[in-house]
Amino acid sequence: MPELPEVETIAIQLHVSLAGKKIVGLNVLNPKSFVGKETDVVGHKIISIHRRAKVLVFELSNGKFMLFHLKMTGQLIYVDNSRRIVGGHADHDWHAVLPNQHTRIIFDLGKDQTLFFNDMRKFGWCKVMTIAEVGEYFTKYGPEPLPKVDISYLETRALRMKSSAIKKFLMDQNVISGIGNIYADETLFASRIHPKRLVSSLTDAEWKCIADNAERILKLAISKGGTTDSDYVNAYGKKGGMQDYLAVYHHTGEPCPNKCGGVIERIVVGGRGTHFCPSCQKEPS
DNA sequence: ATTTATGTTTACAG
DNA sequence: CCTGTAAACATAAA
Repeated sequence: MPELPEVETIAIQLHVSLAGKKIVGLNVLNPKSFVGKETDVVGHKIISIHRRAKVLVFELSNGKFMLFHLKMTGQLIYVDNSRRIVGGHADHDWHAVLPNQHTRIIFDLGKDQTLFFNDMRKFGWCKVMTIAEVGEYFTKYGPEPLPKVDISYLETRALRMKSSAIKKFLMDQNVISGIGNIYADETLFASRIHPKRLVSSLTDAEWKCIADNAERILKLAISKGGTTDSDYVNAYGKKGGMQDYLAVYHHTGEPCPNKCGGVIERIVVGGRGTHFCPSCQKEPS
């Protein structure tokens, strides 16, 4: 589930395995998944990998950058003789034989080392950009939620989007980068704020609460490796740890973890499935 | 056998 | 400027 903590985890883990390695071959199985020229990447080393928003940024030795957006179902899987390091959407491809029917791009790193880009629904992409294009691309994104977003920035921004539901606002990448459906629900539950509350109705204290909880939950998720799994080829069942800490996401029908007596409900906000406790998170009047 | 939901973002209609 | 919907696509669950 690639939101900020998952993409961060993938970036850290792939950096360790891939930094310094040269791309010796490229095989694009789905042309729409790769935007760029083969000569942009083949023959060049991977200098570093980092994250911005929900995007992975590979810096190459020729001064170009390779950006990956995993969207809903993208995965990056590194395989060598002894290890398999994976990140992204959690499905059986994590342990399946590679390449398979969902493999869209294969990067040959030589010496039996391979990086696979798998993406079941083909929404994700890999694009080669110059430094100028990278800068341009990210200008549209809002600030990172780590470290904590400035409260007055949020309030100023909310002034222009008065009638936006707070959940939609939190997931808007132009406002803040990296928060998706899961962490928006979790942040609002921890803040005891109903996801449909209009941003114009939020108090200073509530904005502070949101920024604090977003920071705390995202940090926790990163420390748990998000929902990303990293292990050896044969080791099934070793999941990233954040699932165990989710209070409301995909907990529809279960009792509220605050033991308030409420039951977690699922509604739709901004077109997305939304989970909350109707007792802890009061409906806007 | 159909319909519905899915972690994301963009384009477009109103 | 704003908001809501569909669409890019495949699969599992209902």
